[in-house]
Amino acid sequence: MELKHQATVTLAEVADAAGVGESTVSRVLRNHGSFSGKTRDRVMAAVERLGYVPNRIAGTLASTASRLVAFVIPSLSNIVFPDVLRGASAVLEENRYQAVFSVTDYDPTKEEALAAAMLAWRPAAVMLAGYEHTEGTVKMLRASGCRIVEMLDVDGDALDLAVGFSNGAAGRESAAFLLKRGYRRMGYVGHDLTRDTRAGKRFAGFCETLATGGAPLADREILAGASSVENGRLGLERLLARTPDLDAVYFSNDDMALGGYFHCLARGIPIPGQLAIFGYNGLDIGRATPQPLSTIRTPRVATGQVAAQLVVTNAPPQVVDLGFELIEGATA
Amino acid sequence: MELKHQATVTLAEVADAAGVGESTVSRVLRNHGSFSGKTRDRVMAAVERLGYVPNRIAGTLASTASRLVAFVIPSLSNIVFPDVLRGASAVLEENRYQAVFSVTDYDPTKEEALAAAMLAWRPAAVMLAGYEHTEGTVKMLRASGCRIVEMLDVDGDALDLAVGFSNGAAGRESAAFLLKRGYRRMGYVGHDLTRDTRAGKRFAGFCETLATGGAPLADREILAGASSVENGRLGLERLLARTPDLDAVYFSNDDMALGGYFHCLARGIPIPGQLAIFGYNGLDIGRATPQPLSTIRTPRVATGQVAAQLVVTNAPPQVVDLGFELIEGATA
DNA sequence: ATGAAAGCGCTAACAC
DNA sequence: GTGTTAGCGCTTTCAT
Repeated sequence: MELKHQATVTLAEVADAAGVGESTVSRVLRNHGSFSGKTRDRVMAAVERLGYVPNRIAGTLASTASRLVAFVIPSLSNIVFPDVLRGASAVLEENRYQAVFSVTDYDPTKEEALAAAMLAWRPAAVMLAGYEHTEGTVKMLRASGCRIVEMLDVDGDALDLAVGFSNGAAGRESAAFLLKRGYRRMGYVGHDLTRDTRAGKRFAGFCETLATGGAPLADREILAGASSVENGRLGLERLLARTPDLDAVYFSNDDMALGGYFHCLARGIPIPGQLAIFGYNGLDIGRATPQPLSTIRTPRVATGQVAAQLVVTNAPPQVVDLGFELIEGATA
Repeated sequence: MELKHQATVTLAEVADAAGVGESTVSRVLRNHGSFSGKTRDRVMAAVERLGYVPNRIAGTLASTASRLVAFVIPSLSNIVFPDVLRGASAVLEENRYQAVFSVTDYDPTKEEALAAAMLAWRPAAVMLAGYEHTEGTVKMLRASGCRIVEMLDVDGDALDLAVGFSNGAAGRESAAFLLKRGYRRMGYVGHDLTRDTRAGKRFAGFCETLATGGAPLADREILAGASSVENGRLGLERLLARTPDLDAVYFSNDDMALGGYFHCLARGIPIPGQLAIFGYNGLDIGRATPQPLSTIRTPRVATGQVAAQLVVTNAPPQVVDLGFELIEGATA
């Protein structure tokens, strides 16, 4: 059986081959409108025979109804975002939407440029992380008329849709937990907070509750660059060198916390006897370490799922707080 | 200043506002063809004033030259694929290409369906993992006329372009290293190999060299489902319960190996004195553990970068072997 | 240097 | 139930 390996087959050719009109082919293919069973069979046979693949570029242009969903995310190194994409793409695929993405490296200016590039594809929705966008981004997004979903945070004013959880509350709850456990001299190890504003909100919440509880933060070590296990390890080493008598350390996320945990293992520092460790994210790996990591588990995959669901159902503007779960673990 | 918040501005409206023809606006915007500086200024002013965002759907249809690149990847949970995407998206963004993706869950049938859906967007290229595709996928891809890039493996017959490294060689080299270190009674802990065929190739290469070296694989534990730290831990526990006298264990990847490592830490099994551990991938976390993980580092980000580069430069069909690097570490 | 006009491949009225 | 036709918003000859 020969296939056309060259020029692409068009709907018009299928129509000719099936001996029907173009719109009939279109109806059959989209299973929309009415047509007889016999016609459908003739069309499908022609489609099969010619190896026809519909052109959604043309279809989208003609219908002015896009099924592209644009993700403008800060990073792909931090597992948080692949998790969100994973949740979203499952829902989108089921609904015949297509995911498009680009990566901002936590740079709001780059976010603006990439959002602009995305809008040129006339997506049904633009999915972003958090609320901190440039004025230009906001203006552009608003003017575009497409749905906007701000993910992974609910502490702010949503442009349209928002799905996630409160980072401030996560920080406060972490602090409350450590206070309740009796820790009084606490430190913080984090990564670049000016870029990762959600980590900044957690830190602010953490400090706030600590201060209220009468045990203000004793010391902090903030490393330049992205979060990583190595940076967590290095950060804890530096922090302890400066302030050796800390009894607990809060990390900007689980990657960082694991680094701290490894540092303690390597140095023989008893956990949590001498030093408690608390993270954020609830990564699976934290459950398999010799001592399960004390942390807060965030619904990352669910955030993506719900975000996608809201878009495909064209839900009214709203903020969905998915909450989070504190995992006691064994390191605090 | 008022902006049009409603109907989208078209190129024709910009042309009117600037008092020039549509084609002139098009030339200016794409900086292609000739036009006077004065005309350019007039056009740009109109673009600015109206808040015009070009419609790439229409542009792509008109030019029949797509700048979409489609990724059909097995998973987003396994950090390998986000890494590849990260490398690729950086290069694509620089070249004004747009990345589109969908996730197959390691299912070739789903891969076929998703590839078909992708082709409907008329991408410039389709990027896949490995060589194992259904007949239908291959036929469809070939007929599409777009570039095809098979990533993360070079052991097979490339459809068009291929970028990666040899999984078979990685398995063999791992075995050779362990043999050279003097281990003679080795086991394997892996995840579902029928789905992750690249892991299967590593395992096959590993066994081959072990047999040749006169120390055939002593035992294996293969877990259903995806790789994970928890599965690695569980797998090693089971393996040792059955065959306690192993002196080294090869894992299907670093996630699994870390699970094994944690198991040993928890049980107080001396590493590598009593048991050596060897992984695959060279994840950053493996360098921050109390003992650096012995593993093979793979160029995942580079794979994405090179794959994208080949596509944007429209390189001739070829296979690019990026190689890998054995990391001695301290666990073997 | 610039404009007019003919598509790109499809969808969506609107007739029949 | 089915065909005809007019766009969707651009790019691209081809004149001028």
